[in-house]
Amino acid sequence: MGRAPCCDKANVKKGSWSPEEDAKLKSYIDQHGTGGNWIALPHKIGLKRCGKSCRLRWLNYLRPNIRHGGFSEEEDNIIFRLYISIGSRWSIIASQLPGRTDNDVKNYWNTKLKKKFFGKQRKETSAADPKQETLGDGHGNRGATGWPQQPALTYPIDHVCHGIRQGQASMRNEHGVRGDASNSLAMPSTVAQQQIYDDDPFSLAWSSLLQNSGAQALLCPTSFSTELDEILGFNLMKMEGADRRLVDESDAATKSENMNWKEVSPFLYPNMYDERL
DNA sequence: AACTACCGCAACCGCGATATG
DNA sequence: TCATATCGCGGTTGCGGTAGT
Repeated sequence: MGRAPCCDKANVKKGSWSPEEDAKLKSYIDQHGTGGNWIALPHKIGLKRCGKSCRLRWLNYLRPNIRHGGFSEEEDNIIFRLYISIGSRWSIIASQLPGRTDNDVKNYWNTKLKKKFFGKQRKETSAADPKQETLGDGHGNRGATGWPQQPALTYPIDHVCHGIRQGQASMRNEHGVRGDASNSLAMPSTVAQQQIYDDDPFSLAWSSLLQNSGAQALLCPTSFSTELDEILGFNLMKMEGADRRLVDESDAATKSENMNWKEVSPFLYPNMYDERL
């Protein structure tokens, strides 16, 4: 037997939200909160919307202090590093960016950051090497085979993996309980981050890479567009599979959608944790 | 000017995790 | 302990706007 639908789909409005619907929802939540039950909420306020839809609208658009667009270089950097470290855990990544939603970060990554870091290279690639064209899926993505070696990434991967191990060890030691974004620690200052870059060859390399419009040349010697996962042959999930101990002993890393800064920072600034070996 | 392709974003969908009775 | 309800997440889709032809 299949799962029961969360709402009566035949009697629910779909598609874009009208200003009136937004006003109703916002006004009600401002006055009463969500009441801890999104499913019941639309009925209470007379909205012909699914509870899930209301929740999404609130979280991604109506909630106070939401910022749309205008991602800074620093935010790009954080997103990039976290993506490499933990993969597409958008809620975790977004939790480190005040005012950003997971949906925003996800869209931003898919539409802009990927291109920024790896370029829109399909045409260039096929021009450079027509054979490469046959390896993709038609959307600029690579198949599993035929990916050239990425010597420039060897150190960063090792470094990040090490950072994750350290981070998870730290989680295991300090965060036996589920994380909570509301307890997130303050982000390091820009000055502190710069200090990290200054001291760490890995950070320096990435810092310059991120600022370098020719980054794709470094990452992709043959200028071929791809998903990060495919480039690295790596993401946290896969890594966890390779070393189950890490997962078993630090469930927080796999379950928590609200990792705090202390938990995430090892992924962003691994060298800070090297000292604690 | 008309058509097409592409892009960015908002919203939807399905499923696993968690809470509750 | 189990069944059910709800939450929250990541992936995907669809629409409107814009650029290119």
